[in-house]
Parts: sequence; structure tokens; C-alpha cells
Amino acid sequence: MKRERNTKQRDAVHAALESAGVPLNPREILTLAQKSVAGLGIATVYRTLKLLAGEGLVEVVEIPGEAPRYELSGKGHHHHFYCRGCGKVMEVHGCPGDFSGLTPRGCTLDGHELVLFGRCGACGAG
Amino acid sequence: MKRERNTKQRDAVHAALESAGVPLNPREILTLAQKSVAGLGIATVYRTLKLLAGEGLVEVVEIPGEAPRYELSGKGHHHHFYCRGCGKVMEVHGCPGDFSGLTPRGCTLDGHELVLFGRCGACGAG
DNA sequence: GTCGGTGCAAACCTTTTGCAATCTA
DNA sequence: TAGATTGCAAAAGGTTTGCACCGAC
Repeated sequence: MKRERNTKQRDAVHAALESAGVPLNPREILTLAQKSVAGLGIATVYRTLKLLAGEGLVEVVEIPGEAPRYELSGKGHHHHFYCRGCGKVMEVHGCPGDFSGLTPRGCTLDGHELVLFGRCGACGAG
Repeated sequence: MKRERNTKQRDAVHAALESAGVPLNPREILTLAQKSVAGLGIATVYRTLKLLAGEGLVEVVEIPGEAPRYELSGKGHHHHFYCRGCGKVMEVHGCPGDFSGLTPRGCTLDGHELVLFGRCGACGAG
């Protein structure tokens, strides 16, 4: 059996996500985490994210047309709003819920992903 | 002004999407289209897809964790069901519709993307 | 001391771009 | 003929992997 070890790199990645509060991409995570672990490499960020995702501590947020972002899990079921103006991602609490009526015949539904698009207040309706 | 020209390459890409009926990724489109245009290059597929998307003839289908796929537009508003077993993508007709209640305060909603996950009949409930 | 984790660099993959040749209108 | 389009190859991201060294337990 393979036990995992606690390292400052892993803490730094986790802490970066925690302090940000919004989904970050690996590059942003690297920048943030390097403030506590100077020599941190991007490869370690990817490895750590994959590891944390495997543990269920981190979730992947996919915005169509964007690189994957990562956020801490444990926030309960939620979705995201993507601002086409500034690219900012916000959490959307609540969920329309039951999509079973849309499921194709013969298929079993076990999850869904919803992303809202628009413009945030700062970017205006333009 | 820049007028577009009709080329066999463009026809081949469009025909490939038409014959498939389901969203395809660029590689699959290349393979299909090469049956009618032998020397077709992947770069042309990408350029053509972008061009067709700009014209509104093609739409991008993003499945979290998967490479982008493309499908012909003009099917009206719909979403997709992704089978975790075989990776097949099916169309989902109908839409829960109004997500304006979920939109963050101060934000303007102008679109959404919904993907359902599960297993198709052939892949069982496993 | 062991063996998992890390950093660096190279490898990979997908997508984009530069450029000369080609083809449509 | 003009200029958009193409194919090839190189470039440009983003992500993964090999390997020797480092560090947690």
C-alpha cells in the first residue's frame, strides 16, 4: 500500500485554493503557491491537483472554451457563472435540480454540469 | 471586405459533420473528410471549423474532461448526454429553461451550457 | 534508511500560425 | 489576375513523464 506524505508543496496548493475562494487554473495556483514555497514547479502543481482530486478534496471546473480550473470541494452542489467580459468565474448556488425528464431513453442519469454565461456588473450589459 | 469561397475541403468538413449526426472532434472530422479529400490537413480542419462556427453553421460542444467536439447547428436549442461508459454523446431535446433565478446579483445572463452524465442503455447501470 | 515527492527538462498533444503554392471567382 | 485557401512544418500553449536528488516518516 502506498501512503501519502504531507509536504509543504501540497499544503501550499491547498492553501492557494482555499484563499482564492474561486476556481483557479494551474498557472494561477502556481503563482499563489510560490509565495509560500519558492521553488515550486508547475509539474508539482499538476501532480498535486490530480492527487487532491483523487482524494476528493479538489474538483475540476470546466468552462467551455477555457482551460480547466480547480476549486476546493466540500461546498456542496453548485454551478458557475462565467463573465464573458472579464473571464471571472462566480459560484452559483442552487440548482434547478431534476433533469431526469431530459435523459435519453434507456439511459441512467448520474450527474450534470451547468455553466451560465453573461456579464458581471462590472463589465456591464454591453 | 473578405468574401468566402466554396472549396471541396470546406464541403468535406461540413459533409462529415452532417453524415455523423453526433458531435465529432477534429481528429474524427479529419478522418471522415479525408475520404472525400485525400490530402486534407488537420490545420485546414481547424481553420474550417472556426470559420463555420463564425458563420453560425457549426457549434462547439464542450464535455468537461473531453476535447471539444463540433456539430452542425440549426438543430435548435438543445444539450447533450455523455455516457461515462462508452464516451458517446447524445442529443438532449428540451431544456429546463429559465436559469435567471440563479444568476448572481448584478450580472446579466445571456446563455448557458448543460451536460448530463450517466450511462447509456448499452453500457448498463454499472 | 526507505520510498514517495519534487524540480527540471524533455516529451506529448492539441491547436495555431507563417509561408509559398494553389485554386476560386 | 487578385486574393482567399491550402498543406506542410514550425510554433505555441497546456499537461505529462523520466530521472536523479531530496525529504517525510
